[in-house]
Amino acid sequence: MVGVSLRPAVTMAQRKRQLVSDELTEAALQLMAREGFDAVTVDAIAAAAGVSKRTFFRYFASKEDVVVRFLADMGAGMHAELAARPAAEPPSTALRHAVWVAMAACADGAEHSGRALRVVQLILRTPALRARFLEHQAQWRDDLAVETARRRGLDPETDLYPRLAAGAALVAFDTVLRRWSDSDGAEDPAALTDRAFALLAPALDAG
Amino acid sequence: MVGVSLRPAVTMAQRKRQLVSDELTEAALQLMAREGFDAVTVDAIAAAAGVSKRTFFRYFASKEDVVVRFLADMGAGMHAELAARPAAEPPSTALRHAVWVAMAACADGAEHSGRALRVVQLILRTPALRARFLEHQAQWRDDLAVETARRRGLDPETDLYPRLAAGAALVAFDTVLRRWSDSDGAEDPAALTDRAFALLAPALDAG
DNA sequence: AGCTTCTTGACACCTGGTGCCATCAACGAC
DNA sequence: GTCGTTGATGGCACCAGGTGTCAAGAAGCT
Repeated sequence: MVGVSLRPAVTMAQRKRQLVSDELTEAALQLMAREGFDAVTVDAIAAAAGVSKRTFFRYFASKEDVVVRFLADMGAGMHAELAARPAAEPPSTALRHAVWVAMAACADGAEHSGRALRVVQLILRTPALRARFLEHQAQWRDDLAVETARRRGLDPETDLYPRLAAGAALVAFDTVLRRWSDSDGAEDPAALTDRAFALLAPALDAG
Repeated sequence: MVGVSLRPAVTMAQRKRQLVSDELTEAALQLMAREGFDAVTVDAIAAAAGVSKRTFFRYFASKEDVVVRFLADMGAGMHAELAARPAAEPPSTALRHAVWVAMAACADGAEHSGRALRVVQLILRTPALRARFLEHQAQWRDDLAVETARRRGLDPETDLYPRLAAGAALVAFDTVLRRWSDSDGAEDPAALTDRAFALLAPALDAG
């Protein structure tokens, strides 16, 4: 065994923090998968993780948050991918790649654990969680809209195109995600995404 | 004045029920417009309407409900309009008319009172209300999707088109509504709706 | 008048969520 | 090794949304 560094990059407290966060998440997902989101109280989650209710809320802003955290990065990933696509690329292609970043995050996580699939199904089937998910989507849409406007040199305040294009892309994402969830992961996300964007392309690339 | 019928179509209790509901709604909107959604407690609304908190929850399922009720009919209206459009009409036209039913409900209410506009602005600017609004939209999307599938003779379980088309129509609705709200009702909803559907038509009518 | 039905207010209760404070372990300086 | 600081924790009181229950009262019917 090699020795640990004298001045560890991550301190003891930071590692413990990560540990507690993981245990809380694990406990929450396990309980919710078994009894449903509403039937599981925060007290029960905290107890299962061996901490107090008060501590739970120091890690997660709400009971929904512990589930919806999984989606946090997807928005940033999509936005970054869109910004990185070549400017000459047609909008339908650029947006398809952006959406695929988010879908791939789900599909990859599902490959080796099925965890992502279960989380997505939990979200889509629980009204409170679906509402949070839709709020995230609305935010992503704003972000994709400003980026699309920038790419096309349009003014998002006067042109309808940026918001419509971003919205259409997220409708594709939502539709594909739902199909993937309803089929228990059987359908191929990549193929579904391609089909969805093929249908939307005439509008995205017009003008 | 003509006499009232001996066996009134609406009983005393029913009229009082409507009265209490109206007073609750009025009190809620007035307080929320002044102090914001979160700052107004259900107790305060009930007190302003002269009833108890318990009674409030006998009329509305939640604090959000008292505001979002305004949107309840729009979904049914859109669905009915879509079902009533001639079968030969291109999808973009049929969906545009369906969406216009919902937009018109907002625009008309705004003409003579400005009430609809204020409610829409309150909804779009309050996260909790916007989430509920998005949930309604998700439901409308399901309804429009099955109706679109029926019109085109498609299977909503295998074809992506119905859900994508319905989603695109609602993206148009959402975009127009937001523009209308952000401009304080200055922009013409009808013109915006036409522009939005003109952009989406190439995808909606393809194939 | 007497009976039924609907509505209401009051009360207790559960749960999500926050502010506050005392406590204890980890870390650094001497 | 000791001391002070920092950060995480737990417990507690508290607020607000929401529900079950029950007794009381008004409206309507016979």
